[in-house]
Amino acid sequence: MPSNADAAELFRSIADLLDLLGEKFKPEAYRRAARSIESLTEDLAAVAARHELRAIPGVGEAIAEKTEEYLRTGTVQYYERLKREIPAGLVELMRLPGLGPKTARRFWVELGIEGPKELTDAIAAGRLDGVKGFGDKKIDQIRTALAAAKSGGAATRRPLEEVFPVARSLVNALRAGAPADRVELAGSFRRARESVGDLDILVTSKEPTKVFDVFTAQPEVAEVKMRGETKETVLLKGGLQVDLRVVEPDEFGAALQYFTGSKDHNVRLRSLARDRGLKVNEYGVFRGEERVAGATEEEVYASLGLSWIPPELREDRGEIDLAAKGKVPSLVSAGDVHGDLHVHLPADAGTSDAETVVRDARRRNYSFLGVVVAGVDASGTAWALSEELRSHLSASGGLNPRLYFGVETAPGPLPKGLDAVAHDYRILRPSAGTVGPGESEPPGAPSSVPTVIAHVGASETAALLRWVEEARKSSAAFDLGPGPERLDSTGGRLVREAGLSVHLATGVGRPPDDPTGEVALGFARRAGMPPEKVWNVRLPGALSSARSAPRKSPSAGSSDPPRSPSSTRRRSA
DNA sequence: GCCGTTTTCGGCCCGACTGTTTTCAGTCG
Repeated sequence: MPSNADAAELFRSIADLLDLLGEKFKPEAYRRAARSIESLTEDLAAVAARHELRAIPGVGEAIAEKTEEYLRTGTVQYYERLKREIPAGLVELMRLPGLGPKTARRFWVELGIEGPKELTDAIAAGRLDGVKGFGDKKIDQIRTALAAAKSGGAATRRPLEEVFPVARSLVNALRAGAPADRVELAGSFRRARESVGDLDILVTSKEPTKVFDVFTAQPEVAEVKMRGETKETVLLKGGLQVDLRVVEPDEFGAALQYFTGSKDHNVRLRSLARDRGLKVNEYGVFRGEERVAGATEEEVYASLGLSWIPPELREDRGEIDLAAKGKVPSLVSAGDVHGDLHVHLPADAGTSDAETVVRDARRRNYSFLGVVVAGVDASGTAWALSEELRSHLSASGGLNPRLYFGVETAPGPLPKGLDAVAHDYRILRPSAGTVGPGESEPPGAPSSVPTVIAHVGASETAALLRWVEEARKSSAAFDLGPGPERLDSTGGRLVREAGLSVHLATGVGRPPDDPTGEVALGFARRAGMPPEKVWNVRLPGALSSARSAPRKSPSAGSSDPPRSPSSTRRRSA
């Protein structure tokens, strides 16, 4: 059964071929459908089975039919026909930087060139010399692009956490060293997309040239690709592209909105503006010649009758309708995070020692910390770690943050002897990473112990769905944050739609430039998570209100975390 | 090809930049 990603790729391929045919609007229609399908929180086949394909934004009659054909037969005749009609090499030519569908098509129609190899030969043979539209510079540019493509330097999207450090460093450098009033990141970085293709930095300044000079002098910058009056594009040493734009202060909000995107969100916004006799561009919102908004994003949205929309939600998934009704959900924010329930210490699998973790937790003003021990034979380790951390706390001015203990365990009942230690909460860990049909059953999660389901990625929707079903029974939360072993925002969205909670990775105890916490928070916001569904904000009920009620072993009393005198007892059923 | 609490037809973002141009086409974001 083809995955959603397979279907999205198919429609993107169709779009590329239609581009080469010179189609004007169809390619974008197919790409929009592809984006939409990719961001679904369930399998396309399930949607198709309910006959609801056309409810997917951007999917109409024609694309719904092709989707059904694809699900049924594994291919689409329309696509097969296009492939027969258009040489595959043309798509490669079209993707070369500086070339597009028009030029690729001209090579094919006018010169019989069907791919990179033939184009390279044609240039070497001087066949492009004197052809209208191809001067020396253009030919040089194409030659360079062909060579670069051959050596495999294709630009790829990178994980958000990977670009975070360099993004922050560039912004800090501009804020410190350039004659700029405001410096902000826009684009998919600001929307906290899981991957970013490039960075967009927006600056207000009266001296663009000086800003560009400071920027270009940064050690990370390898090459200036382009510099105009208001815009500079550079490549960093790792190959990441960064666009820097300078705008006027009273245009800043409009520009920030515009360059934050997403494309689909902006398209929807502009059509809304058109309906109201307004025009939106990166300089402001206009009624005729008159500018009615532009200095701030709030004013841009307000001029269109909308409340401000958090960047992480700007994907045209219904957020504009919500903003029109003033019902944009309030999202968890940095100030809401008061703790972390998934901390490993070095004696276990952690990298930061107890002292560092405690210091960082206090710096962050955390009120609770959960230390986790992995493995089934870790009873002794758990005791040792709990004592270590507790002694650090008491030696450094009291028992704040409050401590909790957890055991990271494979699916199934807790091993004997550990129930005493793990009476507060536990982290479940599927041994094979995911549980799929035919594999071991999802865990019989305990009913009264707060459980975080960790080390489950979102790549297998079907497996995640089984975990969600299991989590429902016990109101467990899912670990969310960067990396393949946590849920990303799409998984988070699925969890939110199921009415369940998440636990955010915070990176507490990690070095100051570690992006884990910010990225996890971004993903959670992107998933539409309100603070009340995030366990880092407030402990789940069983921990916060029934901590003094031992469930299994009264002998564990001596290892209980410090109790608040005011905590109330709650007996679990 | 998709879409519509003003439309089932006629729209679909639009400006910066480059290169090849003498006023513009193509690409990019």
